[in-house]
This record gives sequence, structure tokens and C-alpha cells, in this order.
Amino acid sequence: MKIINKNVDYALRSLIHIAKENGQVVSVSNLAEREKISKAFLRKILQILNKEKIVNSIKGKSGGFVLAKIPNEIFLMDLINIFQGKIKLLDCFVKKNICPQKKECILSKKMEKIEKMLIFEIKNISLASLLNGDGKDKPI
Amino acid sequence: MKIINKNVDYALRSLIHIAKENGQVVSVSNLAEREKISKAFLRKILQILNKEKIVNSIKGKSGGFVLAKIPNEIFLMDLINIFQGKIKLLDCFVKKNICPQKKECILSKKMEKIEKMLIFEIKNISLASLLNGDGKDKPI
DNA sequence: TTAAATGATACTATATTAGTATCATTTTGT
DNA sequence: ACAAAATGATACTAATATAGTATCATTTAA
Repeated sequence: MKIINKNVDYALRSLIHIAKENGQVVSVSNLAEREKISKAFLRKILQILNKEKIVNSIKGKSGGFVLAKIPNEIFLMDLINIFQGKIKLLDCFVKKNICPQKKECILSKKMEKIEKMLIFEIKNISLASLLNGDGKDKPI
Repeated sequence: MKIINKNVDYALRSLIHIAKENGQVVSVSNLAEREKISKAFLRKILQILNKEKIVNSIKGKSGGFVLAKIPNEIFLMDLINIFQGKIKLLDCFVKKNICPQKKECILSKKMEKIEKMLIFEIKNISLASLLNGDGKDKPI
């Protein structure tokens, strides 16, 4: 059971790559070749990142992508939200209320707590912190 | 993006239901009817829980299932492991080492930390704590 | 003016999850 | 004795999500 899928994986690698170019335009061809990822697949991912304003695109020959934000304003959480949808530990429990004998479902309460904690932690992982290696994330 | 699937959902409901019967044998027919879940699907789930020694089965007419452990020795984590496999935030990052310029992949380190925390929290959610509503789990 | 890039979008393939069905065996209740 | 009601094992189908490919249109620098 993996939590993070390939879209997010590749998106993250791409962003790391682009960030390291320090503002220079990076094309999908370039990225694909250097990261050894299918070009067609990467294109789709970068197009989405563009729509979501994580990167900006430069059209035409010698075009490509640059970051649309500084690295410490790009979070792993954003990528997960974009490519996998909002994290929910469970769909059903809260709605279906599996412990109906209680005023409030105990499980759902516990889950909410854990969910919040998980989201809080992931939310703090910025691209910057992955780049510079100081392990520091943007304070809240 | 949901983290917990239907097998785990239904397994948990079934266990809660069985636990409340206080040692009385509960058949799948009974469970299915009362929880409004497909009988065939539930059967498969209970068979797995039996193999995994979470419940014991009583064969033959008026047979069914009882808990094989006391409720505070049954954890949500067990169910997730059984039905969804071990939780991993990522498969790929650690192996593929997406930041090869570093001695150790920063992302993978961060992920490991979060993963451990998540597992720690989930590990402590016992069936007992969902039943009695005191919110207390078995201490470690 | 053409080659190399992205934009939009439709399509296919694979894997996972969800759900159904069936035959065999066990065992209680009549 | 034996039929009914249960589980055991297992194979199968359906639906959904993930992964990956392909194509035509548009843009723009060389």
C-alpha cells in the first residue's frame, strides 16, 4: 500500500530539477532524458503543474518551464492534492457513522486527529527543504 | 484519495459487531443483514480474518464467528496490514533516491519520519477503544 | 519558414479494488 | 438419518484508479 503515486513522484523530481536550473527554462525533452522518464507522460504532468500555477510555461521553440513560485512556497502537499486529491484517511466512516450508538463516532474522531497530524506534517515539506538539505521548512 | 479501503472498513464494522455480542457466535448472514453489506463480500472478509486469527470460525449449522483475541489486542493497524499491505508513504523515493547528489536522500528521511509517526498513531487504535468510548488504547 | 516547443485532449493498457458465484465440507436441529 | 445452514476454498467478473501513449493545433525562436 503506497500513499504517493507516480504523478507526484515525477512532479517532484521535475520540480527539483527545474529549481536547480535557477530560472533557466527547462524543456520536457531535456527533463525526460535526464530523469529517464517517458516524455509523453512528463508532458502531461508539467501541463498540469502549469495549469495549477506551480510552474510557468514558455511556448515555442526553445520554450519549456520555469518555477512559478519560489521553492519554499511549493509543498509536497500541493502536489498530493493536485494529483491524488485531498488526503482522507477514510471516506466512509464519518458519513456512515459506524458507531451509531454513540453521539459521536469515536473512530471518526480519532481518525480526524491523525489525519490532521499527518496533513500538518506533510504540509511543511517544501521543495526548498528538499533542495538545500538543511531540513528546515517554512515556518507556519 | 482515501487511505483506508472497504475491506478494512467492513472488517472493522464486523469486529465491532461481533465484539458487542460478548462471545456469542455471529454468522455472516446475520452480520450482512444487520450491517447492510453484501453477504458474499463479507464472507470473504471474515474468512481472511479467520485465517489471520483475528476471529475463530465455528463450522456447521448455527456456526459463525467469534473474536479470537480480546478487543484491546486487535488493532486497526492489523487490519490495514492484512487487507492493504504495509503502509509506505512511498515506494520509489527511497529506492530510486531522487536526490542522488546528497549522501542521503532528504526526502526519504523526512518521509520515514512521517511514516513512523503515522504508523505509531494508527498502531494504537484498538478495537477496545472503539467499543468502550473511553478513548484509551492499550499502552505500549 | 521550419523545427522544436507547449496546449488540449482523447485514447489504451495495467493494476487495484470491489464484488459475485460455486462446489465442497462440516455440523446442528428435527 | 438427513436436510438446512453454516464455513472453506477458490475462481471469476466488474468497476475504478493509475499509468502511459498519441495526435493535432498553436506558438515562437533560430
